[in-house]
Order: sequence, then structure tokens, then C-alpha cells
Amino acid sequence: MTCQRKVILEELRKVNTHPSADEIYQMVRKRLPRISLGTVYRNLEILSALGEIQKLEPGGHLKRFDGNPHDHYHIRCTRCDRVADAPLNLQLSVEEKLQAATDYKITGHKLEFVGLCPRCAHNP
Amino acid sequence: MTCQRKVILEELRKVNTHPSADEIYQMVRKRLPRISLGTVYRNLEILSALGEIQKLEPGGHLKRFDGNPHDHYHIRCTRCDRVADAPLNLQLSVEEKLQAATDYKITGHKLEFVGLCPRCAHNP
DNA sequence: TTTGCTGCAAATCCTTTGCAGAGGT
DNA sequence: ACCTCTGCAAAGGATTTGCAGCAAA
Repeated sequence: MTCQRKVILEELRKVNTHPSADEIYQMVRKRLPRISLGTVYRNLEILSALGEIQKLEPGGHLKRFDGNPHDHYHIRCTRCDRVADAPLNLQLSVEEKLQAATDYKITGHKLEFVGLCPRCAHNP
Repeated sequence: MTCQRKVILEELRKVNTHPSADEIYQMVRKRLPRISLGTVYRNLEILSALGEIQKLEPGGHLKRFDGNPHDHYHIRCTRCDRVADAPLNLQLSVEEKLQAATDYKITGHKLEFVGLCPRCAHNP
């Protein structure tokens, strides 16, 4: 656990904005001005392999990261592309239902809601 | 509806393999050897805007396309990265549940299962 | 003639990687 | 000394875009 890795984890844990790698780079750079973007990518990969964070691959183009490693759902605003946590309990029963209907070995599921965030819904 | 667009749509409708843009390019090239990859990308974008096809953005890296424009779920093999349709009815109730719990204006949801396809589950 | 579409090539964006040096054990 | 990690820069892959020519209305 190097200093860079620790700072990346701390900064990511602080926010619930599901930042992209580049946004994390900007956040971390305030504390470690000489860190490189490559190091940020490498450590995000390692931290998510360790289960300390989650790598999200929402619709849209770029990956985002979540300091909360526990399974939960997300909602993405189709207007501003921001991602937030969706306050809905895990629906594990869908895995059972699908398992009964297919020859796949189901190991998980990802549920992403799309919609308009409150801010975008109110601005024209 | 140019010839190129028609052929792309026909080829995509023929298969249920959810090919990537490049795979579609390879399929179409057998019938239109001089078509360009740029044209394939442009027409996939247009066809999905028209609602004739779907653009999928599964976990993993590249986009995939589905000749079936109707809402349905998918399952992705974590070993070979192939995508198949998931035989499970739409769960519209989750949108209602979440709508009641959030200020977002929910407009849809995407559910992706992950697991091992029968082929990968049986090979070591 | 106007409009939209094409093929080609270059550009762009995000992400990964090679390498030499630094740091810690 | 050894191993892992870093910063930097370059490479990589997928996708988009600029442009001049073509085709149909």
C-alpha cells in the first residue's frame, strides 16, 4: 500500500460521485501534484482486484469507479451522464429465475437505471 | 435507406450473436467489399436512433449491437465475453419501486447477467 | 442544384504498457 | 540486492470526424 494508492483510495471513499479515472486523477493531484495518470489507472485496477473499490462500466463511454465495494445498483442521468446510487435492495431472485431457465452458470447481475436526475429534470 | 444501410440491417437481423461494430463490418464486407468501417459505425448509430436496432454497452470494453430492437435482457460470459439473450421477462416493477424512493425521473433500466456460458462452463 | 451519404484517412478519446529510475524491506 | 512501484512517454484499440466525390431527389 504505497502513498499514492492510499491517497487514491481515500479520495474515492470521500465522494459518492462515481468519478472517472481522469476525475480521480484531478482529485488526487491536489495532494500529490507529481502523480501520473498511468499510476492512477494502475492503482484503480489493483484496488478493484483487491475488492476495496468497484469498477463500474455504465452505459455511455467511460469507466467510473465507486469507493463502495458492496453490491448495489446505480442510476445514470441520460442528460448529464452523472451516476448515483439507486436506493433499491438487491433483487437476488432474478438470478434464481434466470438460472432455472438457462444453461448458463449465473454468477451475478448488474442493474442500471436510466433517467433524469433532479437537477436535469427541472432545467429545460 | 441506402444499400449499405439495408445490408447492415439485414445482416444484423440474421444473427443473434450481438456482434461488435468490427464483426458487423466483416459480415457486411462479404456482400459489399468496398464498404468502410466508418460507414458501418455511422449506420449503426442511425439505425439505433431510428429504433431499428439496439446499441448495447455491456460490461467489458466494446459496444455490441442487437438486431432485435425490443427491450430484453442479456447475459454475458465472463470467460469468452460473448453476449446472449437472457430468457427472463421484463421486471418493470423495479422501476416503480425505485421511482417511489428517489427524485430521479426514471425512464428505463438495463439488466445484465454475468456468468459462464454452457461451452465455457464445461471446458477447463 | 441541393441534400445526404459514401470511402478514405486522419484525428480523438480513453486506457494500457515499456522502460529506467526510485523506494522500501 | 531484490522486488515492487512510480513518472513519463509512447503505443494501443475503439470510435468519431473532416473532406471531397457520388448519387438520388
